Amino acid sequence: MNADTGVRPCSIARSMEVLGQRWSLLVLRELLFENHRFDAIVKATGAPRDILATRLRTLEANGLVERRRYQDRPPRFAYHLTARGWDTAEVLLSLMAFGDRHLSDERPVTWQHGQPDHPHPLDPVLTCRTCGEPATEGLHEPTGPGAPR
Amino acid sequence: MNADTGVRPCSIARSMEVLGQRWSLLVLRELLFENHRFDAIVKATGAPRDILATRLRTLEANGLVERRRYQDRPPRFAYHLTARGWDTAEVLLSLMAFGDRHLSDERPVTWQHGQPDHPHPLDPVLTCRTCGEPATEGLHEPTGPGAPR
DNA sequence: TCCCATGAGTTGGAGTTTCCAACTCGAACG
DNA sequence: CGTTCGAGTTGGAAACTCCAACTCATGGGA
Repeated sequence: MNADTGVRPCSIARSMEVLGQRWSLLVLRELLFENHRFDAIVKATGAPRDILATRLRTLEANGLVERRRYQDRPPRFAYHLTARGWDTAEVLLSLMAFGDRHLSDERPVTWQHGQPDHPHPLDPVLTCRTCGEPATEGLHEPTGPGAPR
Repeated sequence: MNADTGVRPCSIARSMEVLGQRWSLLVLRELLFENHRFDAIVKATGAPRDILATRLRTLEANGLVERRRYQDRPPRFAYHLTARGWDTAEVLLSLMAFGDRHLSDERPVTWQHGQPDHPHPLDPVLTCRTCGEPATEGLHEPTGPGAPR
């Protein structure tokens, strides 16, 4: 706990400060889909143009997104994921898997996975790198400064 | 794409409607930490009491959370995760892993994983259930109604 | 008996964000 | 000359969030 406020110090809360504003994760989804242009992102997400502009600035300031000039006159820009931005893919795929399991009858998007010549549909599960078992099975009370009690 | 609006039909977007409001994921984190009481959740998250009340109603309406009367006079209630609510653990752990990797020097919470008598620290990675490889390596253009282009 | 504490909220009003439609700016196209 | 493209800005209204204070029922202590 945070000594004076009682608020738990937490990586989830820190992530949410960057990713938790409205439209941020859908913007990252579009960039993952190789949709790099402002207008295309507006169309595919439905985000208001002004909000999208400020979200892209925030994502850039946090090093998740890079703004690249792809043409000089008139100046035109496109947005690309940085390595850190790519690293949000796990979060996005987990959200997708949750939505697929509980919020949708059909599966609107199926990612392909594996060698380019032998792809199969991606079926994402969070596992433990140490033992290889699913993370949510055999999960116990955490320890550390942000832990309960 | 959604025929008339151009907005992509998407499980990520659907998940965000339920999980994406401010404080929702931190509330689920507390319930995962076995923090079931209203006042305790207020303290640990820092959420305003009125917002917490409406978030709990929304989570309950979406079947992620169950409101249980644990005392009759005066009536007192506690909140518990449903099976569907537990299923957000992958999203929370992915967010935690992202925050640990990029937003924090130390690791404020370490979950324990495995058999209760032989636990080890959980190190979460999203993998493909089909081939066992990390989901973000060898990820290709998706297919389906919500896919790009 | 009176006063305070506990726990799960609700209320009113101020402050902050988000939304929306319309506008800009420079260059190319017809 | 008028239109289109693409990446934004702008102003004002609507919605959401925050905060402090209040409620309501009961139990405990002086």
